[in-house]
Amino acid sequence: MPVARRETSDCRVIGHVDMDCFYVQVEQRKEPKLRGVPTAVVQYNSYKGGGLIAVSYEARAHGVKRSMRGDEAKEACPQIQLVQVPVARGKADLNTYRNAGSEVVFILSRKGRCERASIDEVYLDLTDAAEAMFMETPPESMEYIEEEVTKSHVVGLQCEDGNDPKEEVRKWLCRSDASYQDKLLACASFIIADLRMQVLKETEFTCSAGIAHNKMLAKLASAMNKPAQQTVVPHSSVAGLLESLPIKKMKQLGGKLGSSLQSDLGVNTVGDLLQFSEEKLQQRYGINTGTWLWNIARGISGEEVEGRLLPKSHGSGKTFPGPQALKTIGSVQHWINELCEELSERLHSDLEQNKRIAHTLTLHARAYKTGVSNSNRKFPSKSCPLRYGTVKIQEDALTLFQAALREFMGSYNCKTNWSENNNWGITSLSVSASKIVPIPSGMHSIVKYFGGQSPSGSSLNQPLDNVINEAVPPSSSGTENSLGLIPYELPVRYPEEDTAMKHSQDCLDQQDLLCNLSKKVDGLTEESSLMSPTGSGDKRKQSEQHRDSPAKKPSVVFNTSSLKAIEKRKREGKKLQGNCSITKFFNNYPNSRSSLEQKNITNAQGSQSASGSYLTSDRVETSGESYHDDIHTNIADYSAANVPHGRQAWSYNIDEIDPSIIRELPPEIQEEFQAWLQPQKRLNVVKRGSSITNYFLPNNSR
DNA sequence: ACGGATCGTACA
DNA sequence: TTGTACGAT
Repeated sequence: MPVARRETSDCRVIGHVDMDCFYVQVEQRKEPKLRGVPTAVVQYNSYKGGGLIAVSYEARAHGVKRSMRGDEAKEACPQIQLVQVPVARGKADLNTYRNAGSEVVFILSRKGRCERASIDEVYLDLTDAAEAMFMETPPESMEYIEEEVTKSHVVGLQCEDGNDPKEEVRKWLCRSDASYQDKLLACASFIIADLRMQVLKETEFTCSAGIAHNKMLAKLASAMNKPAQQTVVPHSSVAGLLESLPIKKMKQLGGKLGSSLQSDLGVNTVGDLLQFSEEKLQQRYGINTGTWLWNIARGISGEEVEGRLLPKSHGSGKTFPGPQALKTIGSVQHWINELCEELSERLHSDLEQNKRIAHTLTLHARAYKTGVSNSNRKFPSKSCPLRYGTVKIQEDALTLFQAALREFMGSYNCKTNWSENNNWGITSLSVSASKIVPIPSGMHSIVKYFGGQSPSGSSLNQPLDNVINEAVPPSSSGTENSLGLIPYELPVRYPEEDTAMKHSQDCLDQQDLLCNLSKKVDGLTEESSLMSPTGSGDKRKQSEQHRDSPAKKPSVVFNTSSLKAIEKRKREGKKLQGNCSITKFFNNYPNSRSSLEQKNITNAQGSQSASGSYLTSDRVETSGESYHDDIHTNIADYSAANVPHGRQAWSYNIDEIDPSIIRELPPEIQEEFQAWLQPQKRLNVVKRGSSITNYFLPNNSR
């Protein structure tokens, strides 16, 4: 439960942006024939036509709802188009939607602090931007107003019969006698409308938005007029809005707490909450939740927009309902391997693109037990330090599973053949990686070096598997890393280290080891630099790079495929500049394929083949008020600094490198090093080719 | 046979 | 810190 901070003033301007039926839009962009027709996205076709996870507004008009089965949807709307979620490794693969979400966040982060709330939702703190606009061009002084803004909705604004609602909205936005706070909200409405246009032009996605003086109200507002519209909540309208709002509509109150308020306190609307004293609510729901409830009843919410563009954890999971339940260790191991492979791939992408390392691996499962008395006991979740490398993650996850299963079965009769006996069944499995922290900037070169290769599974990534590798899962054999290397003194200093890496010793050890090996490996490349056209001429020191960018200037690195898609659409968008209405936008897109649409298909395929992530070097810097954290800022600045291609130059003497390090590696790893170096170069060359070359790159999916 | 796959937070 | 419960989409 979020804790409202009383000391925070409500003189802020917050926006909430919500993509409209996002997965559907992603599929419609890929297949423009689906535009304008009832469409839904389903996963798992086999059972009753699969489960719907996104429904277009045309389909909603026919009564189709999320959580329906594909068959039901067909029943309600026979002409509905059902698109399947991509499948990889026998499970749903949401990567295309994640990447599409990144495109949007990238654009929205231009105008202020930006928090990625979910794959398709973003909060923006527009206070500064709105104040700046007010100083420069206050709304009452504006002579021309873009049409899109006039289609905003203003909560509580009365529109008498016969009046043009657009004109009423324009008058409200430009009212000279409005309060300062409402004028800021008006400014933010202009800014958000502009951002939404940018999103549309550069991604072809529509979204809805809410503008208010805190997150809670902005979120509420963004859902009030969908799709492709925006809603602003003036200060004077807050009480009236909340008074009749059903309590369950409020974020965080859609579940048991909301039900309890209804049944135990007779609270049906947010307004009903006003009768209760803060003490009463605290006594009933605890100190924090009580205060939080008291505040939201008054439209008060002190939650800050966090300034975080990346997810805090990655997970991969699958359910095995009913008959599909897993009953042998072998089948469990198979699925754990699949899930871990996906997770590992995403961890490598995160490392390469965002310079972050995850530190905890967790395994969750659901299970049933037959026959025995306490048959519906919870299957415990287990976690351990995360070691990078697909195989390591797979092994550790299996170990975690076995520990949990032992606990689940009880320690008594598990002595015999507990593993292969049929009195248990696993109905869901998931693995996740959390505690993801940025790595010190001094480490970036090794990431760049290792990061450019294809992800999990292949032997190509084995070197990295063993580089970041110190922590040991429960009941594992030893504490030495698999290379048998002893970390020694770091060649460079990391000022951020104290703050960023003080969680646990194993973090530091990982950094040491990573640096240690990277140094050696770099020596190897240096010797074989004939093959490396990417040898960096950029010998600037870190301090010089920092001088280039202000300390508080945040920058973010995005995945290459997303960026390419954005840049491409941006160019195309220039041709459409004259059209400033979101609802009119798609009138430029006939149902048959235009040349633009054809390009989009190309883009989509390019993205897919690039998702394997051997395209590493194209990075883009974006700025705005973002990270509140110095470490983030430093890291981001560094990673976005001018490093055109290939690895970063090293700041220490090559002669100091001990060449014997390679011989210390296990023989098979040595071989993999060599095997790995070759395709690395080849891919880098291909990467710089045209998009046509890209088009023919081998697909990375299995 | 549960809307599934993922995320996030508060709390013990 | 780990593990659980809950909530959202």
